[in-house]
Amino acid sequence: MARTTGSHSEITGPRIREAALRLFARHGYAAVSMRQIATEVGVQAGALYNYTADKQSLLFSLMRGHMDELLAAHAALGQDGSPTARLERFTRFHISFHADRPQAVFISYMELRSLEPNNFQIIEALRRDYEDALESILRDGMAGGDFTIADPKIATLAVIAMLTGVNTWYRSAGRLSLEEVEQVYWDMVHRSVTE
Amino acid sequence: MARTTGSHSEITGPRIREAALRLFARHGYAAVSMRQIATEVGVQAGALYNYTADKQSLLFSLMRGHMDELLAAHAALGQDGSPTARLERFTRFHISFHADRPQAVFISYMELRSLEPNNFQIIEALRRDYEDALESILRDGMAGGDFTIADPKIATLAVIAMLTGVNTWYRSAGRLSLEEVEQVYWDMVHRSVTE
DNA sequence: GTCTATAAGCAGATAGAC
DNA sequence: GTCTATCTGCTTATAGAC
Repeated sequence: MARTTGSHSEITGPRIREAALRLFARHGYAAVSMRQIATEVGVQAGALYNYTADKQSLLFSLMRGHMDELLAAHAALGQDGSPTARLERFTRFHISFHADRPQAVFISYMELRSLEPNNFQIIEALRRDYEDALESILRDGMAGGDFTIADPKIATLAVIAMLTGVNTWYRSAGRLSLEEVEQVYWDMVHRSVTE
Repeated sequence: MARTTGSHSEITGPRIREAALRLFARHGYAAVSMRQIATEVGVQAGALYNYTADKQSLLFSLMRGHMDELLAAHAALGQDGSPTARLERFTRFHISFHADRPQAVFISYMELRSLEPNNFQIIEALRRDYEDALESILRDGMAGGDFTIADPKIATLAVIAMLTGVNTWYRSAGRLSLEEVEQVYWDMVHRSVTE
């Protein structure tokens, strides 16, 4: 296996995506060159263009893939139960899903400004879909008397910001297990929307 | 005043900082060139180096200045009153201080990874000082029975993440005044740390 | 599908004239 | 203090050989 040229399409594509994800998350999209990605993968820079039209498409594809996964996984949670049960499920899901893929999360929050306008709008719309799902839970809870919320739009953004913040400090080898982290945050979220 | 060369040291320095702040916030540190900053200011690129040793120093100076201002303004709040009063003061201060300088806030959160290791450690230490101030309030409130908090370290990070999130959507021309936003968040923060 | 070579241009930073 | 000119090296992306 010492050959340095030939056909590897089945593994090179995913390896490019993994390398780009890692490097973009660590150094930022603008700070990473196609040559760096190629070096990480073990090919020459020109070979990358067999898998992506250009650097921008590579970024967009990573972000799009992440948002699609997020929405699909969230949809699989279902809508059963009381607003309180649904909010707890959302809280625990958000924390664990985001903790599982810190690099994709980081890119999807930090590199919005690196997207061309068309691509930006697509990602923004997906992000809004996710926020709307939480807002629906909060509104249902308000209507049924489960929650007391002054402004459901703000509460939605406040809860998501609080939960996403876990990614800035959580490490699986840290003081608390993910289950404990979920419990602490669920307590705080629950109290913040009830009297 | 049609001259295009000469001495302008008293105004050029601040103008460079303002242009860099604006451009770094909008496009990111790595995506902005010294030539772009110079064009924005109305000088040639070489002239920038009369005011900054290099691009990295310019970024660090902006972030350092922001953190120093933040800590000085927070110190001026004082430590009077009950933990609840102090937490309310912190909440309102954090929101209004950050709403007043969205570009510096954005840079200080997004460009940490663009700092060289030495500079990163300095900014990180200042950020930790600020977090510690909030954690002290929470711990005092726990000790006195004002607050019920499972994990004060996590609660500190959760509250700061929630409050800083305001900057991602707040616009002074928006639906709510800053005072109303502060009130909504104070309600949520207060409830999240009390039973 | 990957390679090498290259096009065309921009990057950070400096030197020396004024 | 600002200018112009320049050094050196890197950038994205493409062309054509294998």
